[in-house]
Amino acid sequence: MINHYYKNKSRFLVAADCIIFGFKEKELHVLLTRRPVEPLAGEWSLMGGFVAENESLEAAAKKVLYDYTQQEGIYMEQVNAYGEIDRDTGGRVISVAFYALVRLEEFDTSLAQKFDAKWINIKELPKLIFDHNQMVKDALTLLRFKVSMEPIIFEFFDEKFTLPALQDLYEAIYQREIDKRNFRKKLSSMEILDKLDIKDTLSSKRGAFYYQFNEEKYNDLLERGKYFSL
Amino acid sequence: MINHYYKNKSRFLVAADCIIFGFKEKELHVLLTRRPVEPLAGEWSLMGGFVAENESLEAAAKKVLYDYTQQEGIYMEQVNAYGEIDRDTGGRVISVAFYALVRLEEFDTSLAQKFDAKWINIKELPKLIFDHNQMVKDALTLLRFKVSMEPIIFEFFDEKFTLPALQDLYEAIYQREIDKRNFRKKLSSMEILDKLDIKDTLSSKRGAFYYQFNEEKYNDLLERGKYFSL
DNA sequence: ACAAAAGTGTTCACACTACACCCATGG
DNA sequence: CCATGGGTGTAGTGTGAACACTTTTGT
Repeated sequence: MINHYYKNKSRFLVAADCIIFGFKEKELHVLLTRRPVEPLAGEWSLMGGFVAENESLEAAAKKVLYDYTQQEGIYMEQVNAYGEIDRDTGGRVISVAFYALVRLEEFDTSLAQKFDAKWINIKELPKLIFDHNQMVKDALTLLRFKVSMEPIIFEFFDEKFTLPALQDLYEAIYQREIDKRNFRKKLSSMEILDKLDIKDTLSSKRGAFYYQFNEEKYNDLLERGKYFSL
Repeated sequence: MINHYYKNKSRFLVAADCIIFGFKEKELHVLLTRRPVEPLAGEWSLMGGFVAENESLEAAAKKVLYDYTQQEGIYMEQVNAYGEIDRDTGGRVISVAFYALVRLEEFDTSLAQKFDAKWINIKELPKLIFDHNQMVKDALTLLRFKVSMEPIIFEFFDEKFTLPALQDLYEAIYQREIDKRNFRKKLSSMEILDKLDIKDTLSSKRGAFYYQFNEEKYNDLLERGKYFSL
């Protein structure tokens, strides 16, 4: 016996929109594209795609990420669902936003050409279509919160990074300057980084030592009842 | 000219599920119902309903809240969207969860009868249908975070409350005991409460003074560059 | 030699924690 | 008069913020 509870109910288009963050030139950037279709073709937009029948929301977002970056295993988290009736002027679409952190060292810039996409400095965010500006705002709020609570800031880097670069990223995320000594003190007190023997000599004459995030040390921290906090 | 971008895409049933919190007998409770329809009829479930064509997600959630509590202006916030393919064993449904805080003083208990609903102590949460346990867990995490950052704890009360009751609620939310003096010190340092001349003499012989949250004082606090923090 | 960025400790203020006794009242 | 819960202050500890100089090296 089948009931009719699920029958005669409205069905909706569901989209997954991605706020793709990257770190470049000491600033936080978002990957944006010129919308290829009407309405509002040519306007700035987040990367998105419709959810398919046999796809979870996360899978749809991962697909969008893979299509535009060709990277897998990208750190991703749901921001919110957006469901105002007229949010999409092309039709009734419910959109679920995800933010993602990508490593720009690995980014294939030819992809940007292909999709008419561009890394835009978060400080110079243009007007986006629909409610995408709100999505970016919400994503940034969540990112800030998460960065302060969990060691996700390292997802922006390809394994190794220098402390000055890490601090630049931190300052870009929070849009405020912080004291170098306090920043390094906090990091070293957590004992979650490995100092490497090699230096990055590109961005300074003296050169800055590379560091790596050490997952085991991080787990040790948690086992001691301590928490990550930046 | 109309494009085909929105055509031939899958459409989904979208539900709004509500985690309705209330404070009762010194414990945090959630309003649950016995699911009236198959599959899993008779099992414990959150309150929910399908989103209609001309309804935003928030409006759908508000409707669910109104139907089950007959209260308006309830504090409500989105938790997350849940979109695993098989999360609902009755069909493909994408669900957006909202948590809400209701005043149990005003709650009409006859409604509970009508909907086969019950206030369940959060410490004795039964197995719920689908991913509803996860939703409650996520809602509780978000609630704890929000309570510590914004003055929403007062939404549990009908205007006035005593400090012992407020502390009981706080301890129920965080499931840990805290020091009476420190709790009161923190509250009084924010200067956002008005002490009334009347006492609640029901729960103790001596009686505890009633207090009220004062919105203007709270705004003054913000203007001074300070923040609410519990 | 000098410019430019890397690296390094200490002090102070404030916030959080722990802790014990008196008060008011109903029964 | 006594049992029950309401109400109050202080000292110690830890965390976050402010702050200046030396080192290295490429040009």
